[in-house]
Amino acid sequence: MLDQLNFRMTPQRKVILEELRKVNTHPSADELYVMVRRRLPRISLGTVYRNLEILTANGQIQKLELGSSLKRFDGNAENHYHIRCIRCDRVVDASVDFDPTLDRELKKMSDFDIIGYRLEFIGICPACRKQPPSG
Amino acid sequence: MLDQLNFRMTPQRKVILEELRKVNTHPSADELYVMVRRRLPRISLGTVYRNLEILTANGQIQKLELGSSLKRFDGNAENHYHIRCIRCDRVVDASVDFDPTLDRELKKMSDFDIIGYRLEFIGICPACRKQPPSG
DNA sequence: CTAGCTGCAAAATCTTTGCAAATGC
DNA sequence: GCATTTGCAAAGATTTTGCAGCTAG
Repeated sequence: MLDQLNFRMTPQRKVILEELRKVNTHPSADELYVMVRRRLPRISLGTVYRNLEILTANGQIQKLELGSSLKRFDGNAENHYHIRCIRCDRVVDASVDFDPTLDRELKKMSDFDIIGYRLEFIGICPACRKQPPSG
Repeated sequence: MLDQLNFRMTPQRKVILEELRKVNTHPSADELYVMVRRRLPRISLGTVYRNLEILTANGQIQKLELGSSLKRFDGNAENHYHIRCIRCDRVVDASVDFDPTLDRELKKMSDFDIIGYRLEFIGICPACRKQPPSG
């Protein structure tokens, strides 16, 4: 169903992809919906969700399922890590390289076939650090 | 609000904690609700959610926000990794030690104050491996 | 042409919350 | 006694889906 071999480039899909690649803010579906509506005022949120799934299945973007209640999307489909601010929930790319030693750890786990791992750093962003501690 | 200094040990909270510690299946709130109802048939799902938050804030259990749509809970509050089966969504404890080299990586990230990280392994569990590939 | 896509709206899923009554300490 | 907790039910937040009409290739 999501193996999407023939897949059509509709204006909606094109704009969604363009807008997502324009930013590095890792927007949620709803945030992207707002961005895309500037160019396509009649688009529906359902279309945004459907296209994000399809683009993810096609490896053109990635879906980030980080430790917050909603999913975020990243126009950069390359493997890289993210840091999430525990106060404001902002997500930025981490500048560390993908760590090869982790792969060695993976080998130690025997009874599962390990496909990969998901690593997310948690921290406090510069902006939030300057604020008086929440409240 | 969730700093829970005075906190009361109600029968509901006690049973929730006991049932969660009894298993290593990392149940969701709803799964735990079913388990707990065997002993407390009148308990409400809201109470289960509220207690899971409080127990998490108290460090007695941990909330797992892994890459699936719902949150799971772990009666073992110690730091450890998890492996999630990408087919059946089962979550098991990973037998690798918590990797200290990751802490070195953390240091390289400058502009955030890094608090920690969340690492989850993704794989296919033995049971699912034996099945014909999903469908 | 026609399989795939869209907008719309309703539904599904998971979680939180307001409230009045109950209760642990 | 009284702050905390409970059950209930309604609301909230996010995501998915059925459907009839539309459209890219």
